[in-house]
Amino acid sequence: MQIASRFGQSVTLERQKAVLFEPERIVPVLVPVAVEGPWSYRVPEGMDVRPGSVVQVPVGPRKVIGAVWDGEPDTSIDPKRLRNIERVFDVPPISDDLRRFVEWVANWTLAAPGMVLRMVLRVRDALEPEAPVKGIAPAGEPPARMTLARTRVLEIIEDKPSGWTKAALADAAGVSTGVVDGLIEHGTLALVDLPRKPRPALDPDMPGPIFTPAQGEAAVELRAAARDGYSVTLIDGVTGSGKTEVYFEAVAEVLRKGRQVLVLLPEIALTSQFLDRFEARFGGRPAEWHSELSPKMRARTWRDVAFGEARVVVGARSALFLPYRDLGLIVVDEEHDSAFKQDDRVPYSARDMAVVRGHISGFPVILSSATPSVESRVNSETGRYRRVVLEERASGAEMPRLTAIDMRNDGPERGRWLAPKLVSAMTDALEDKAQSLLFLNRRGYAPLTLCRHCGHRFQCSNCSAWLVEHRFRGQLVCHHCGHHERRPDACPACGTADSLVACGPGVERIAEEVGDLFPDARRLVLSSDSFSSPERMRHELKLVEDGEVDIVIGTQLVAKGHNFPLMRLVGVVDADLGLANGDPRAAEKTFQLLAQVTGRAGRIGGGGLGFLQTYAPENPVLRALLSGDLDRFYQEEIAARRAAGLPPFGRLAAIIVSAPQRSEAEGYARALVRAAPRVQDRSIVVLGPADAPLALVRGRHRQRILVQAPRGFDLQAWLRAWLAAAPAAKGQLRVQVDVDPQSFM
DNA sequence: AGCACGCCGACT
DNA sequence: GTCGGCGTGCTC
Repeated sequence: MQIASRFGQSVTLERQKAVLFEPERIVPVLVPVAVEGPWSYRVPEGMDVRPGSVVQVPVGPRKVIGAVWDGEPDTSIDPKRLRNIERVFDVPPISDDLRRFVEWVANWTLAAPGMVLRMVLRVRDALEPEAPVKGIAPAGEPPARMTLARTRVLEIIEDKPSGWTKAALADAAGVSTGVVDGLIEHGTLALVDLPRKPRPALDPDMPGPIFTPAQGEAAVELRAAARDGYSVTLIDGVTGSGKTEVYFEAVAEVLRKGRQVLVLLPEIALTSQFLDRFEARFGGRPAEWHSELSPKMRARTWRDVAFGEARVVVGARSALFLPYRDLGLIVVDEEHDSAFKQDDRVPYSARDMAVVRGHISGFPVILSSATPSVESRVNSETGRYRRVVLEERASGAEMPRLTAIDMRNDGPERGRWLAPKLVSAMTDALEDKAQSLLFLNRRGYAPLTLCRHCGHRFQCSNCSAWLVEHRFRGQLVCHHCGHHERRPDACPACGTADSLVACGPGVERIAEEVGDLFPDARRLVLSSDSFSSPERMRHELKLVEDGEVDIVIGTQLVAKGHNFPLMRLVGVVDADLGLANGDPRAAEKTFQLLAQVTGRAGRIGGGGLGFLQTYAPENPVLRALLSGDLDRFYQEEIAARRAAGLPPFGRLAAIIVSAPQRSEAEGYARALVRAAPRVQDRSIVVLGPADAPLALVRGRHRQRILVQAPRGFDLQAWLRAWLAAAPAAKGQLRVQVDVDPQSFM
């Protein structure tokens, strides 16, 4: 006789009897608590667990979800303190591979393993079977007293006897649900459990698109990789080269083997455009995983992934921690995107951890980007990754022609931000009924407001950053902490009325200028401020896609995830923005952003134009972009990184010191920098405190210190020891390790 | 006095 | 990560 469950955790009665006479069993359980390793729990009589079993255990007064872990339980603990496992959930145990992955990520990120496991088990609802939807089915004779309404209901259900919900049936018959209830009461109809609607079948053999010869070759390589075990392939192809359709061929190949596929996208790129393309290739939609999912959908998807019913998951970075039954491929699209990095709690890079997961489980990983990260480019050049290059747009259109506008000579008049050359090109585009995009990575109207009379500058009372004026809202907003106040009419310092001036442009101000220059053009601001909801955002993106807008003024939102087929002209209002901060990746990030945003021009039909307004046209990033030789940027950046020992030639960690006061955080950071061993032979170099990001998070100031170490040095071990030896720092230190884990495998 | 807040240690 | 205990400081 079997008791419980389909997952081999069943016990026969005979075995259960035997268990009664066995000595008590103590097992390690990883709990979602920030401690070094698993804790020990007793297994009650008759309960069968094994490594990976998902269990409920008590921690203090709480009940938490954890997983039985590997190895011997900690025996140093007083047996009297041991408590029982309360419950085993009827879901597949966490696989050996996923447990190893959790350990690996914990070790790499210096996070507690339980905190990493928490990312796997976060979906409490998924651990209980989903309650079936109640439906209506015929069950007996019609009642003696028939009415017109009852007849209609019975006619309809006779026509199609299954699959009705109460509301749908009543609606179809044009009656109220009370009529159906009445028929249930008479036994004519009955409530039954409806079978769950299955996931759409995905067909890997549907005819794909017609490939260019270059795409065809790339597809052959990817299919070959997909048939094999672990490898990493970088698809490096210009915007519009059809990378997605090419990696779909690898997805198809893995589907044919009956294994699961994960496609990771930056959150913002999870648009219906992508899902439509997927459906066109595979005849059905994939399972989705992102922050917008309802708890119910989240639970359903988690279970479908665990039971192997979801064949393809398209998701944001957290989809990496789902408990796949048989994962056979991960694709990381837009692999350079910083949205794959999680900064809080467990600080991980989903792109790098995808490679780790592939390595542990022995399946291929595909990275895709028009502007790959420097790390991935280096790894492909050293042969650690394979590289597939797509140099031409699939449509045959030429890449946009880029021109620098030197603002020192050709800039606009005072108080204006758009140079005459750019305005004239926009005029041409308007006349040709083509769309223009003005890109400025700065929300709001003006980044700084000051008093013309006394020089007072508006600062955030929490974090001392400048307050950004948002003129549409009539407010001054802190972009660090979200603090906002009404924009006053008089200066709060000297009391002078009408003395406040806005300094510098934001997208709202550019939109104002566009309104002055082109009063008849239909213009639209696209920034995270302009959408109250995701639906609103989709709606506005659609307007642009359909040509209902002539001029788009946008922040980095327009660089990512969404294609605008009618866009001909792109004007970068400030191409120098972002190049001059303390971030070691500033050049790379600016290069990627500008390449992506200018790549929006002329995707279909060609004839694209791009203008870069700059005060520093000799900057290497701009020179590479203007020459159209993107490789040039990589070669220069790689040489510079190699010389400086920065990733991927060395490793980087950020130590974040946080304190309630800014001065405190700074003082503490200085003390840490002094205390750190400054070893002249470069075994450790402390670069910081980095002057750049001084952010405020929930009332606490943060100061970032960058720590750099050459390849081969065990940065994790050093940091661990350092943190342990800094007791005064408790709660004030957080460490982010930001490096290329491939160097460890 | 009552309570809000922050710090700290325990949690198997 | 979460909770409870405890001290501080403030109060329609």
